[in-house]
Amino acid sequence: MRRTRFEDAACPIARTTDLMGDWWTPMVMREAFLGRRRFDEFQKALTVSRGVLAKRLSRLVDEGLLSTRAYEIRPPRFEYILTEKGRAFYSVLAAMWRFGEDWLWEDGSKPPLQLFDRESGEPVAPVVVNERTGVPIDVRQMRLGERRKGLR
Amino acid sequence: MRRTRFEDAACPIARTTDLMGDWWTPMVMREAFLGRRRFDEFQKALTVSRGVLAKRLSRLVDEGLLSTRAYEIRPPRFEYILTEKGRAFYSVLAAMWRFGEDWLWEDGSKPPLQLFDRESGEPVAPVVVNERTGVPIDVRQMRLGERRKGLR
DNA sequence: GCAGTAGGTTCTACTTTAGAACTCACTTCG
DNA sequence: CGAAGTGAGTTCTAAAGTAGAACCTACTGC
Repeated sequence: MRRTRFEDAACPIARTTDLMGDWWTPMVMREAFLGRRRFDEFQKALTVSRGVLAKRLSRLVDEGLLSTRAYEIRPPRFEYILTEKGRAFYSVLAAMWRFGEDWLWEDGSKPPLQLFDRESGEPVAPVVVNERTGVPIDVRQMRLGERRKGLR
Repeated sequence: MRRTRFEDAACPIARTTDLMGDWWTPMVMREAFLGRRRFDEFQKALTVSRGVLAKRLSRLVDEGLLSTRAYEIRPPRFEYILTEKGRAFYSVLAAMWRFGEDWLWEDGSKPPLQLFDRESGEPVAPVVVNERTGVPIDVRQMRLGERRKGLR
């Protein structure tokens, strides 16, 4: 049967899952962040099937994370460029990066890659904090409730 | 064909994707964070098929995000409890929450639910920052490189 | 003793994914 | 100038994955 969709769920986690839950989608976004723009660049970097890649790219365009820009008229050729919404998605990947780095390399090893700040050259470790206080988020401190008006 | 696995990829994002990329998995974890522990609690909260739920729970146990605790011997009955690794995963969900809240509710509306700090009662907005500097992460500031030894 | 409950497992039908082959409109190479 | 190459897909088939319902097992409570 058709996979259950979460796009209209009341929960932001569910909606985000619906968007990124297609297999390969987070990797396509990762490559977009690394500067890939053309179909074959993505395809070679990911070794994903062309059929799946075409579907993923077109969904990401539909959802507004990527936009197309023609760089050639005949035959029509497009580049896939990150939109502002697409760039905002980076924070999700950064959180995934940190979790993977901390928990998915067993026996004390570390991934061969690392994030660096482009300006200072320093390594970057992403953390999820409470925007108001700057304190790292801990589940046990959280409660879910109905939205209250007038509070940001 | 079998879905391409990313569990051995060199990239932490890919490994995290492999873990959470099964349909329903992020929702199962969300419910775990909300305090669900028993099979039927999850099932009723999620209206997921029992077959899929059983698979997801057992994978999450295998991967060490959940652990089982017997609360009854005969017949054997288990609760699914978050491990430390499982709790760490919350930061990924928090980043997804924030992205969904900011970008997946069109026309200026907001989700009906909100996160609150359990102690202060204040609303919480998760942000992903650079741990070292506390500055929110911006893609354009990032570079990926080989890991350098001796730097944390 | 009989219905109900908790926690699964099994079954079938349908959807997604993977991988390869094919198309189309140029470009470049010999 | 014809032949091979390139970029960006589309189409095809087979194998996994997902959904929903039905079934099973071992109690519990009435």
